[in-house]
Amino acid sequence: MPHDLPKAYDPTAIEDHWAEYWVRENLFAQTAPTSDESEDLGGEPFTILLPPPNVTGRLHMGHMLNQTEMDILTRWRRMQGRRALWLPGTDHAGIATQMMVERQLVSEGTTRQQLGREAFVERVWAWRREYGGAILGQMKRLGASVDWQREYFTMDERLSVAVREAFVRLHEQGLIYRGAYIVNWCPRCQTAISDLEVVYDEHKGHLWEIRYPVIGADGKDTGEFLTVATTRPETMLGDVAVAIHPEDERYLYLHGKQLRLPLVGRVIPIILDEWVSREFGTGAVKVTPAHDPNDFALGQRHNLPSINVMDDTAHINAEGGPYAGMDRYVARKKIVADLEEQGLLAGIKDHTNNVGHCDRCKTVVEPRLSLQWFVAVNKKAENGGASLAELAIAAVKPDANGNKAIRFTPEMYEKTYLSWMENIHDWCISRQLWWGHRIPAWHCADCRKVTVAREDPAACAHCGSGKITQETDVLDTWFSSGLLPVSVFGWPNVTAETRADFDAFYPTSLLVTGFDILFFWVARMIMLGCWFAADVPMPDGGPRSLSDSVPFREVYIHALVRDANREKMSKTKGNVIDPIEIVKQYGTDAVRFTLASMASPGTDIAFNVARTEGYRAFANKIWNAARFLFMNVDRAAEVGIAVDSAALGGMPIVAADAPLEARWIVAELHATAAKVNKSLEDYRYDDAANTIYQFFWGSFCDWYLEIVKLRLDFSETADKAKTRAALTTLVSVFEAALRMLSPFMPFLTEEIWHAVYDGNPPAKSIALTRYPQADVAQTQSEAIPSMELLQMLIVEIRALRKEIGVEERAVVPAEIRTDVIYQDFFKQSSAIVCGLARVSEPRIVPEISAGLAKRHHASFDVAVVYERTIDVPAERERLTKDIAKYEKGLAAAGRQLGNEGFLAKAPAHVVEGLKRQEAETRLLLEKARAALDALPQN
RNA sequence: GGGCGGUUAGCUCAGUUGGUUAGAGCGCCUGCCUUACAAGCAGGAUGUCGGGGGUUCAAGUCCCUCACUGCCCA
Repeated sequence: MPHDLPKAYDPTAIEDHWAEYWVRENLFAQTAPTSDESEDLGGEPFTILLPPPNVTGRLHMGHMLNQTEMDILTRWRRMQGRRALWLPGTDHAGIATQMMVERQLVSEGTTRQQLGREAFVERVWAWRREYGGAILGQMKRLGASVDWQREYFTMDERLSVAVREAFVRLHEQGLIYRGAYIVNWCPRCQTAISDLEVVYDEHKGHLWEIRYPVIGADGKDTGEFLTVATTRPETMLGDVAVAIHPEDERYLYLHGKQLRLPLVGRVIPIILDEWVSREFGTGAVKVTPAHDPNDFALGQRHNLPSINVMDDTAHINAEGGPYAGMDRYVARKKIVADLEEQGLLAGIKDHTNNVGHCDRCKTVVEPRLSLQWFVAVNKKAENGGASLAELAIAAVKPDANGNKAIRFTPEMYEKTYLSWMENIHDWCISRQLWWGHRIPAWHCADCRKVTVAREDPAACAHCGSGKITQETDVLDTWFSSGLLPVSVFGWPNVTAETRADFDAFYPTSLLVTGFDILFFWVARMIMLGCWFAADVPMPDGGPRSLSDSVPFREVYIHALVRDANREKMSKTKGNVIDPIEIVKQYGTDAVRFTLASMASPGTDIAFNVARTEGYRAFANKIWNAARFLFMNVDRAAEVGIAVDSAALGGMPIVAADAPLEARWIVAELHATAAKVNKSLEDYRYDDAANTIYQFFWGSFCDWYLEIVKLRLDFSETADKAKTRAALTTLVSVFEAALRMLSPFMPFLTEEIWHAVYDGNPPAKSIALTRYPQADVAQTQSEAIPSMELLQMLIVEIRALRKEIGVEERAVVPAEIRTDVIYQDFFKQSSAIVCGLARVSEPRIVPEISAGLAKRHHASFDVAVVYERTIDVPAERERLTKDIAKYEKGLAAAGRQLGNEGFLAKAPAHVVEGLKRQEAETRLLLEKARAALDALPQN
């Protein structure tokens, strides 16, 4: 690869190429170890499953954050030598996909009903083949280091086998049942939806108060009324009782009497129930078990019938008499009008209530009594073991020793998860859709019983009749995606011959996802994973404990990506940031780095392109550092100096007699590697990213490169060995730093890394090299404090120059007064001081000459020799400020040091540190006061 | 109504088990096209850590309380 890089970094010029290369070369494919690979790669495999995006979806910022976090960890673990496997795939998304295709049909003037079930499902498959891969294509473009050979789709044949097995097994175990239950019904989608798919919205509505006539013992109206309050008057057609609180003095005398349901005429009882809130409305509540979940529970407690008054499109049915055929809201209007006409409307009050909407299509959900399939999550296993929910709780709750089979980060989500799981209701798994896994149950027309089977049956298992028809409902999408952690590794087909994947990769190491699907998906995977994996023996044939049955060992919950003003992104607000657009503008690496640097656990990310702009500049900085390197490598080659290639690929070390900057940058590299590795262990992407940023820009470019320029002497008279050593350290530190940055900026580092090796890289990709690991001894090098001292000297000189108006380019002498112990050090470092502070001659003096502007430091005083006069007022202001600062510090220190409690109880190092600082401050204060006094008066 | 967070520089956020005089990036001000980089270099300014009370030798950090704000559940 040529060393002549363009002057500015242009991500668009390289990213497509590498994205394609990584996929084409199959670099991230991963297999289970074979038996002869007894010595596995470094330690446990690192397995991570992509939370399957909806097959209809397009990539949004949330995905990009999610994938960036997964990719950083996967690349990092891979580079640590772990057998890393990241599995991608998509979810068939029953309702969303069906809606998508139905919309297509509408535009063609047809409907799924006209097409018929089989043809419709084929249409969905065709749609999926054509458009379904969009989001994974975007993922490829972003360079996600996944194993594309293992891509899954929840409707794939092999995953469908798992779904069927899971259903049949749970049914055999008595944990799946079919029952009449009140469910959330979407009248538009024409299907039941789960509690989680209902979103509640504040809605300004009314509270209607309706008089129900009281009937006396003789069966005639007594002329009294019981007034009920309701937000949904149309449901009164299905009322079967009115409930009051058992201690409500206002109404108790009516208990035992009956009421005549207005408009309908049905005679209904008055019941007592503590659930009734006396404060709400009139304190009397109508009971409609078929159309309200609370009423349904009430109906069950009091053995009341349920009267369904609406059809599946939310129109009033025959039960509604004169209102039959009306839409629910038309009926509401008419009913209110009719009540008013009959004088039975006692009042209308404004009322704000929470109305449930279908998550997919935003239609108001209608609670509806219907026959559905459920998983009995709280039912004990047949053998007396734990229920699904109990298992899922045990997997997360700390045991007696404080160990957890699954650990949440941030930890607070553990509580959220547990409180939800402890109150979980049976899971409605049937959906009245055509797209999805059709429930493997057959209804018999003769004996009316149900046959559930792994293979399609020809006859009823109960009476042998051939008149059986398959259940038309399909399963909730989450039922199949909940099985993914086991099914992607071959379950239920885990035999001696086929179990290598399962043995190697289950349980997965980590799940990275957003809190919004904590209950949707995380909870379901834990329930199903723990349940089914428990039956799979361990590789050694022994039983599997709960901690080896869990679908993942860790869960990292990431935050929400908001816009720059912390507003939630939404289509209606129009503030949605398309990650692909930003990527095109700034490059994938810059966007990834933005997300990583802000991904502090538990904190939402306010995505600001100003940050991304900053990280594009960072990429450009590294790009130009590479140009500088290559320029020098090429110049060196011309005079026969070559980098020692054996120094590349590992962690650089330097000889004890190497120049200060070499010892220092190597020590910094080790310290940075230590910090970055630790931060990533703790999911501190922000710390890791900022640490690397600081190293690359703050240490490597700002200081090391500037100093190393002084060493790269290619002249005839130069000491070639020294030049070569300097060049080798330069290149080897840079190469190691590239590897350290690679998980965060895979494209840029890949490009430059290949250039470093000039077309002869030791691996196909930087992603397949080793991640920098620190040597603790190196991080404790004395070069670090020495360099810090030198940096302070240089910064003070630069500041002085600025202050007294020395021209940028001018080279001037400087006077340095310092303690004897530092004198040799400053003398040895004079070349660095001269180069970086534009000093012609650093003079070590016993006392700074009078009349020079000077700066004070605890370890030295420094002055610049220049004919310009001091800006007296400015200098006075600065010194006065300094003095105030020192006095404040001394006062604070004095308070503590004068406190006997502090001296007695604080740890020695704190007391010592404070004393030392106090002494330093006192010295600086004295110097500053003296300098102020020495200023000419005016 | 119940639960869980948050409030630190103009903006976005760090600040690990309490410990020396609170940090970063961006933005801002000043001066520089110093042949790696103006997507840059150098220097600089900026905070009663939401209010109040308490515990402690010591509080941004722990406890109580109030205010504002966000999210989840009902």
